[in-house]
Amino acid sequence: MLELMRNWRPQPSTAFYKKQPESSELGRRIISEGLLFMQEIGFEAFTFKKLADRLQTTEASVYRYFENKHHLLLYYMSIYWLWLEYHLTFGLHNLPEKDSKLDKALDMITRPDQLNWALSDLSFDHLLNLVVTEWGKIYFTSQIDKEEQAGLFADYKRFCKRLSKLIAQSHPHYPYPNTLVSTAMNMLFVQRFYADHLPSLTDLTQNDIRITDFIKNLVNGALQNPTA
Amino acid sequence: MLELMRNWRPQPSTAFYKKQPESSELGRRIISEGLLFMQEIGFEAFTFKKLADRLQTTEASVYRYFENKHHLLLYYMSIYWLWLEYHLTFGLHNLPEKDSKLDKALDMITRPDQLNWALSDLSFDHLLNLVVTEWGKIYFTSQIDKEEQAGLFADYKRFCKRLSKLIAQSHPHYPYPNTLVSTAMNMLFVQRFYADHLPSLTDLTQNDIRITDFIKNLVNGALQNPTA
DNA sequence: CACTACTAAATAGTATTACTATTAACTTTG
DNA sequence: CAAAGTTAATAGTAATACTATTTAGTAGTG
Repeated sequence: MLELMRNWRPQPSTAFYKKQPESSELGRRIISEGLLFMQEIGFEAFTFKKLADRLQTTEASVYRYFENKHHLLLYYMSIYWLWLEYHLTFGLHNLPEKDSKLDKALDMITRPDQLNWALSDLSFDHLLNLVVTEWGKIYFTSQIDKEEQAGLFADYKRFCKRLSKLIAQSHPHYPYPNTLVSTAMNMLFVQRFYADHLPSLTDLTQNDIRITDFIKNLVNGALQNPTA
Repeated sequence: MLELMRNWRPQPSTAFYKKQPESSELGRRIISEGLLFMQEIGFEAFTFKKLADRLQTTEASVYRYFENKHHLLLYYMSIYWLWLEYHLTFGLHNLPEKDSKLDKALDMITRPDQLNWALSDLSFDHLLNLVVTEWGKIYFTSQIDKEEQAGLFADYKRFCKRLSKLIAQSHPHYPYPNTLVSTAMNMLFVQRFYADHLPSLTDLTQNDIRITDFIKNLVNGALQNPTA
């Protein structure tokens, strides 16, 4: 099983790209340099022109791989979800019955730095940073309905569904498992963002491990408290 | 006091505009038509050129009033917060001691349609719709630090601070009042957005009144449950 | 080895967008 | 009514996002 994990890589669906970036040298450089660069200057300032300059290639060549920069960002998001889901699968497998799967899952999603990351050319720190910073631009666009149709949110939705099923199993009478899960997932990104940029809106600091305590208190509190 | 409420209008700070839009006919039309239009076609598609065409004026004239479309959106957000805060003040004033101020506040923020709205030229439905849809574009941009400096988030921050003080008063030992409030406020917009666009991520439907139940369960559950 | 088929990437654009500088017209007021 | 101030129109520019077309290289087949 360790062997299995060593060789696994997240494979985002073909919906995200025009041409498989793993299939050529340029494609792989677009992915790895693009991550650093987008994270560095921010999604709005990031353009394919600037990336091409940095890669010593041309704008048009980058457009061969991705329809636009938004799809590239979605591609990174997909890697994040696939990675998290993969680790969750292994983390919850063979868990001693007495342990709460939900608690273990909350541990894992709040401490992603503890997941072992072995993608030689991608930095997990940068990926997490990008996800936190650009989160809002992905899931709250006017294009959302079209993108949802194209299956660009499938990874995120599948991940959430998985967690809400854990809740439905352990607390079958709680009426809002999906709402609770998506609230918690959003919270993760928003609070990390606030810690960095609007600290007066949160009690947490950067990389504050108390976020695990906060989310467990929030989720377990909601599940134990009676609803109307 | 009723008289007082009748004449009050939200007055966003001068930080949002270059020239006071209330001061001229064109300015007022920019505000009222702009709201309808931006809500109609979405923030990305919205441009000052298109708005100018609709108003039978020119792009440059619109730029006289607002530095860019982002500031116009922030202006609308400010109106929303000012209105909500104003009503909260009156709603919590003279509340029978036995009632929980926090519960009353949660009622008010989840049922904004019950606030009485008397801005003749602005539609509250459109404003709420805009806030829900464009929320992510405002509070999660790369410009955030500069905008925070300019005081463009002051209204939102003041509103949150007000709620977290309610919590700190009633539950002085709860360690995350600010985090809990900003999580709840974000949740409001995100869940409304999901109900419209990604329904599998929520158990709520459009304008679902159960959002009040959900938030009360969430907040009260967190406050009653022990933290680490 | 030559011909074809296909892949990869470069050149050279275009349309749109966000925004500015300057000037003209109209109002107010002393 | 003339000066000062207000309002809005004209006419731009620079950057951005994206496309169409062409050239170079590579692999497979008879």
